[in-house]
Amino acid sequence: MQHKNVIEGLELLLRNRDHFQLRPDEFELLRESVCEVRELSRGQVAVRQGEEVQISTLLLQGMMTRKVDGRDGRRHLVAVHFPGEFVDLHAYTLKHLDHDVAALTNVKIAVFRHEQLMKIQADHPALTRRLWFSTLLDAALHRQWVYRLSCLDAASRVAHFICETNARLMAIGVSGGRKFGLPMTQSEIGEVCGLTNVHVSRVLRRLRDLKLCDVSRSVVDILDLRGLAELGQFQPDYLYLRSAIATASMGQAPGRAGPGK
Amino acid sequence: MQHKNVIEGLELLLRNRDHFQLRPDEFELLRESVCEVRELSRGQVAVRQGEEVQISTLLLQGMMTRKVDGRDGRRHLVAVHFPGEFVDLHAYTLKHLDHDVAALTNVKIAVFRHEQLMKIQADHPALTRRLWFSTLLDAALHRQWVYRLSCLDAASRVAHFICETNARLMAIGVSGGRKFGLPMTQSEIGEVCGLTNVHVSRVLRRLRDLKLCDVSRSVVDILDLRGLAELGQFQPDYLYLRSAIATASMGQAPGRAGPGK
DNA sequence: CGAATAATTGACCGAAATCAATACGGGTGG
DNA sequence: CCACCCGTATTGATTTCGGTCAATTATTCG
Repeated sequence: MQHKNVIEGLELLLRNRDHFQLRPDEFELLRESVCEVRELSRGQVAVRQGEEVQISTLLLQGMMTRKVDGRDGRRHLVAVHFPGEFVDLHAYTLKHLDHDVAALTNVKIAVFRHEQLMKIQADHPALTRRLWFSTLLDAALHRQWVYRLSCLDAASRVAHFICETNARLMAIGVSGGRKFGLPMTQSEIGEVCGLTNVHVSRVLRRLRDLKLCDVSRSVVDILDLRGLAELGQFQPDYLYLRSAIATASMGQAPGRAGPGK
Repeated sequence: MQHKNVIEGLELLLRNRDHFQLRPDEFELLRESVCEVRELSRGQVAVRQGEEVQISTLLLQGMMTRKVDGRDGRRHLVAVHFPGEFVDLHAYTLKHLDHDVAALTNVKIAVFRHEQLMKIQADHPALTRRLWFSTLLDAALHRQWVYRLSCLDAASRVAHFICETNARLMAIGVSGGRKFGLPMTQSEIGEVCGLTNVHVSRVLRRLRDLKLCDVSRSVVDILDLRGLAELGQFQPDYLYLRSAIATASMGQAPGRAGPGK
């Protein structure tokens, strides 16, 4: 049922973010504000760059991506989204987007009309702040992606991306911390990490040889989370997760601040 | 006078952004909400990564930057800010930042306490939306920086950065569209574009040889804006500027959509 | 089962990093 | 006012990482 999807998807919104999890009344208000549940199939474009939009979408099931493409055909995935994330809430204030939004898998999305969001914004400052927060989380992710491209080499970039994805999926209970499905081709991973598909293939083999992680047929199996995080220089602070989740996602025992030093 | 600085700085906030310029009453409200004007000297760090903050700062004069640094000493400038920009409004919802904020020149900043911003948010949804917009503008910039690092080669990255900076400075009346001061060393430009200082030097010489632009002793002189924008694949849409400013910043005559094609 | 898409592997190339030496320039103090 | 110095910029020689081109091999899916 559509209804059930909405509830499950909404429950994931801002999950495991201290101080920013939804209160029951806010949850209810959001649920009532959904105007439609829609399905898209893999590859379908939900919002085209530049077009005026009156709606924003929250991802309920599946994975979506946001991509920027240049005049010359080269393009880059600037974000990947998982269930419970407000994919293009940015459109609420920007009105039109500077990138495309597309489905990476078959997906279910909840649609919010901007007029509904304006009502929320007028009457519910605390909830508004949580929604604002979720867009700034995206910005923090963007910054880290900039860092990754600029400061890390190929293997580290991929390692970083895998650690990040693992941490985000842990937060919504999709990854247990070791293994998760990642329905992306090596070309798409390349478009995330600024590498060619060929080089992604080489890097993944190396990660396998190093016994750090095994990525094959759309499944990521992390063999040494600690080592992978080390290689990828991964520090999960920027995900603003509850500390238990954050430390677990680094391959450290939760409940302590990490080894002394 | 501090007072005068605040007014001048605030007048630049969201200048030349259609639908998002401040109304006079909003302007006044913001001006009253400033709790302090502070000066920082070049290199000083305003907010350190991770530290709890209760304030956000709007840049009145000078240039600031936001930097992410990795464990190994490599670091990247993830944003550069100009007068009239709300440098770390992100901290209002995030509470602590994932990066450092520092002064690139001697600067004057206006300080807003978060409790003041909460009051604004509670009572003034339209103004809140404009402020929200300004943070999403940062996110759009981030996305473009990701694209730049991933899809462009060294010369194009630098060209893109120069075009972007020129456009942003035009919007606030600091660049006439050809020439402006850019108080950054080549190492800092390198930290923006993901290049070494050595290679930045080579690229700048090439841009000079190509008669595209001349960067020396902190002054950028654009000789062929059209050509520079072409090389840098620069499309100013993501800056959400008023169309006249946007087209002018691409080296096209304002008032038309560009040459037929 | 077969076609199309995705992944792998090798040979070669090129853009930018690195290492290193030198020149410039602008501020300070003699 | 000049000389000195330190940070910045320039230029060259060499190396390296990842891209490109190309040929096979796996997978997936109709």
